[in-house]
Amino acid sequence: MALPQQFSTNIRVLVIDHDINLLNAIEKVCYKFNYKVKTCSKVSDALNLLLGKKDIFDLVLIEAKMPDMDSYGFLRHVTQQINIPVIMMCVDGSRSVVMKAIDDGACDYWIKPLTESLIMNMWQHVARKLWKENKNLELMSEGVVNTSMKQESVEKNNNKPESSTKTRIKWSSELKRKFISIVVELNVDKATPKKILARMNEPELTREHVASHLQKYRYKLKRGETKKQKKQNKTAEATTKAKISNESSEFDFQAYDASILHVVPNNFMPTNFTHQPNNFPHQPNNFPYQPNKFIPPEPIVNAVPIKFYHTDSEEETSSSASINQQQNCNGFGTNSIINPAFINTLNGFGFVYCN
DNA sequence: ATGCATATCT
DNA sequence: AAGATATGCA
Repeated sequence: MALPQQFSTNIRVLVIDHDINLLNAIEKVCYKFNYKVKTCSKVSDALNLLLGKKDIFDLVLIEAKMPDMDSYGFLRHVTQQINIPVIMMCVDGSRSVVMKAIDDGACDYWIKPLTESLIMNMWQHVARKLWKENKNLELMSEGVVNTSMKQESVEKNNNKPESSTKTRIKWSSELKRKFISIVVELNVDKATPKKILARMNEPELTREHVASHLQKYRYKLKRGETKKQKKQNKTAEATTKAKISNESSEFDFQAYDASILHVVPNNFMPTNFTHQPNNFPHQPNNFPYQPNKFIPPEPIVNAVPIKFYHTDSEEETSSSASINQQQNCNGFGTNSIINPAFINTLNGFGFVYCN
């Protein structure tokens, strides 16, 4: 029932946002908590990373409104096909938008401006996923003994000389990657076999091949959604039941899953960190990651609220000339800059950025 | 050309 | 037996 002993909070995070400044800010905070980070300003870049080597990221963080690709399509794909928890973030925190994100599989939704504690605690999503998987394993092993003796098949069984079969095509991970990136780019509903085939640029492939594969792909998506719906119905049912009977139910927790994640006592942090992902790609030169040295995050208690100024986006880069709105704020991520007069007071309170 | 159902293969 | 892929048809 517990988390695996080797669980590490040094998670590997992929962050996607068009705002370079925000990317930098998040990156810094991640370093502070010994998270491994890779940032992308384009969804397509992120997709390529995810479809490359497997098991590279534990968590994905993406801005809801990206210029180059539909974030929600990306969200659905990553959640259902790649099975990595995704957090969506946006200034728009309206109910419908948040709900859509959650409905599409987001494990959380962050309303900008962000706070450091959000990032500090995001490892919980990875932990929760692991916990669920462990639970499933336990349930399975409790059943039939023989089923647990499953052999882990390595993907390197390429010894087959496919000589005779001329029509049947093998969808290698390479091909799948290509296919998926195109479909996501095109939007699943708009993707059509012909279009996909054209972009695939694979002479071996026929339109029928692609059509068949597309059908399977959509089927899987659909199946994932119905599962999700059932789950939701169950939780809703249970919640109302609990309300009626005035009893607290385990489903209460699930129903508010996304909203209660941020409150965690620091002493809950796991103490074993044997997990050492050495194969992390694209490390920046100044990557400060130290696998054996874990620095527990500190609660933000000494943070002093600072004055925050919003500016027009066009003039954002020209220092603080165009201040048109002022408000108290202690977060980042809203294309804001800080009046230089206040920077000195920050004193190592490093999660705010300015131009 | 598509999408769906289902046959066929592994 | 189940999942992947091909084929038939509206």
